[in-house]
Amino acid sequence: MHDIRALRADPAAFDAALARRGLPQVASELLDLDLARRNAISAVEAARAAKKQKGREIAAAKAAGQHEKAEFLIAAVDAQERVGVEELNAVEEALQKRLATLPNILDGDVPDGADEQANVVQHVHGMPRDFAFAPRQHFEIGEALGLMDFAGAAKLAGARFTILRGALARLERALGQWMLTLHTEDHGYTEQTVPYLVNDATMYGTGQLPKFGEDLFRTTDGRWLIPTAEVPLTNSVAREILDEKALPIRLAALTPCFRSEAGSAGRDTRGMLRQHQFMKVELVSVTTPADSAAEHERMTRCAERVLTELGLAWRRVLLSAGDTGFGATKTYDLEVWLPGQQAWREISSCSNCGAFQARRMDARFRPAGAKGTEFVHTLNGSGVAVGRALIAVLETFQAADGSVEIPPILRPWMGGLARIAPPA
RNA sequence: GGAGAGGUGGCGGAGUGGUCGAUCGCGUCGGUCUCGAAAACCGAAGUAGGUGCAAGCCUACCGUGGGUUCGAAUCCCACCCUCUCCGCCA
Repeated sequence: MHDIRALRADPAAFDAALARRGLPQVASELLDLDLARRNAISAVEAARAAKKQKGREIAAAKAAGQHEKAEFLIAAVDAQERVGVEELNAVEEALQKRLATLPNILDGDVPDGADEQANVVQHVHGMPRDFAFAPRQHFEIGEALGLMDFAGAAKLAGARFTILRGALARLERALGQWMLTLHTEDHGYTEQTVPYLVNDATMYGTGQLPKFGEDLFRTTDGRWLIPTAEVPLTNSVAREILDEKALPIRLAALTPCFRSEAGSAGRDTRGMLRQHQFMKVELVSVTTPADSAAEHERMTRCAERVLTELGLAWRRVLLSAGDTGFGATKTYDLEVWLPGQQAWREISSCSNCGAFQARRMDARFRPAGAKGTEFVHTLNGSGVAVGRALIAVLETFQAADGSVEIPPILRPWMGGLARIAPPA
């Protein structure tokens, strides 16, 4: 959501900012709506003030026992307020609808470009391993181990689901537990368990609605399955006014994520790279505007540490204008090297949303020593996607014999297991 | 699922048709007093929107949305949420 006053102050800058995302100019249209809205407000408020005054006179007349005068005054009341309210509601709704579908203004650091081609690789950590054999993809490894079952999942639920068994199921659990513990014990995040089903207002707050409902699963009673824990974590401050000294708020959760993948038919159909359901550790920060840029760097480093400690090869990518998501001012993707696929694949995405979500949620704070309130800044990042981390571990630490070495950091979480061996 | 009670400012809690943005208490902030503190006393203080150079003025907000009325925190309807009891259940 945008600040209409900022747009009013500099409409050309607003249009220029949207142009970076390849969107047409809208400022003059919005300003027309805004003017109509403000005129309607003035008219309605004037009518209300007149009505209130008349009400006071009627009350005074009745109190004085002047019933005839009161009747006379009642007869003279007109209904112009009602007409004005209808006009106001119409124009207000039109403006809100228009504003709600416009993406966030990009940070100045974000490189121009229409798509991922223009993304900028900022940092590479670790070398893609050399293999003395042709590394296999994760689903080949998992199926050969007899611990990853796509046909079985399809029987239960259809495409884009996976059953993990035995050591692989344990590995998924170990990854999630270890990551969450790392962020809570070492990085200052507070663990949360949150609803996986949320209402319309919550989805609107973080920007999934009204525009991206088709990416979500809807329940029969009108709720939505969360596509990421960003949604419930971030909305925990909705409609709150926080003390500045309560900031930053750092929250973490390990949850399943549900995505309809409506637009990705035919993409990544093999394996568990793109599923309707996957586990993810999510990090969310709520900060002052002054602190959000530094918090974004910090959060990204927290996610990077996960990959480093697992011994994976990864790189940090600054997304270009065209690739940056709807609610973000700036996004870093972390990509991990998948030897089986011979490709870098996204495993984390860390975004600073500025005040965009805060305005939608009405999440504010009281600046210390100052009058009034300000919108907070919100950030979210995966720390990291558990399913994809599992894939990366399998492909990176596979051996020629089909076994997979467990990264040392995970072994305590695996009951000491050092290697997952294929069936004899 | 059934029956009942209730949702008012940071908290507690009045207020059942008229000048109520709302009595009062607690808490908070400022001051007086004090060597300092406590107590006591005095005072201040919601959020958002519109308008104005400004001082200010105006409007809205008593769970949410409708309705009745000249006028709604108060009456009516729907919904949401909380609590109690019963039933069911992990």
